[in-house]
Amino acid sequence: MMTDDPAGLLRKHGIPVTAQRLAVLRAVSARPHGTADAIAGDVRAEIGTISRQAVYNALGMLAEKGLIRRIQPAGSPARFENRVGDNHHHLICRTCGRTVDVDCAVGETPCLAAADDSGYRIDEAEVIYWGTCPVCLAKR
Amino acid sequence: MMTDDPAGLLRKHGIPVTAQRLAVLRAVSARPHGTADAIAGDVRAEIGTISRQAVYNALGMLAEKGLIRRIQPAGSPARFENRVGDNHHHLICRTCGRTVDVDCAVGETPCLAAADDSGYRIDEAEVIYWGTCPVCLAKR
DNA sequence: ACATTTTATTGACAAAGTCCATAACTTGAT
DNA sequence: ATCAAGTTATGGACTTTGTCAATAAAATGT
Repeated sequence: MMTDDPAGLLRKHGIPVTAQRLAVLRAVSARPHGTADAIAGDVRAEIGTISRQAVYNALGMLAEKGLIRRIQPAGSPARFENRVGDNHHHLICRTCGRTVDVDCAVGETPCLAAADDSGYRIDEAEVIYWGTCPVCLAKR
Repeated sequence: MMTDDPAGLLRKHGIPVTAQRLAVLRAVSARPHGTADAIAGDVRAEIGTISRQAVYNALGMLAEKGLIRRIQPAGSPARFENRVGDNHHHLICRTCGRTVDVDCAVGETPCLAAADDSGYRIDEAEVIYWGTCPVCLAKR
């Protein structure tokens, strides 16, 4: 069958399956760009209770294994999304924090080549566009 | 004369001149990419004492008026620099946090044009290159 | 089903920043 | 210079976001 199999997905990445991790993974998928706190809320609505630490553990583990991605915009707690592996970026409203995905403007691996790498070994280029969202624009 | 005139610079931007703001501005210039805490330390070494709130106020005001720039890398407190207006980016070591400037790879205003702006009015494109610095590379 | 290893829970703790009331200072007008 | 009005700094409490550490519980392989 073709239903997504979250448990198998975890096992495939060598992550032991727990109810908490499954619920966190599902919550991140259902609410892209959610904060740890929001995700904890969603998880509690689904499985009743989960400790804050378990949420952080699960998010950290999933991010480390590449199943989800952590983004940490200025002035905001960390956010998480399940869209990974396609090098997309984010567009964030300075007023309300609304966050949307943006495909890369420059091409496949856009800015991954810095003009001068100063001897660093670069593994990721993170791009955040800051601005004002349509809703907040209309409110002015 | 051509000595930089910080007080005049502040007045030019409509910012009342205070000893705290001058010292903060000087500290940011002297120590690019410093955290609020480090800047507070530098300022105390120079003028004896300053409250945490005054440091945050000054940094916020200076950033708002465009005299300094605030950058907020994931997993690090906010950092400040006085190099503004040239759309440069940052290269940060995942291991030790060392931060260096990088000129934009793509040109003048590089990624400022997102592929799809989703109705947002974009005012800044922030690019952070993540990697490992030469020092940390050598230590492995 | 069992032993071992990993994970979850709970509560204390830490870092970074904000809020608020009072005191001090800046500025512009006298 | 001086003074009033508005702004800024100070000090302390507080909030948010996240981590640490010890114990309890659950997952995995045999």
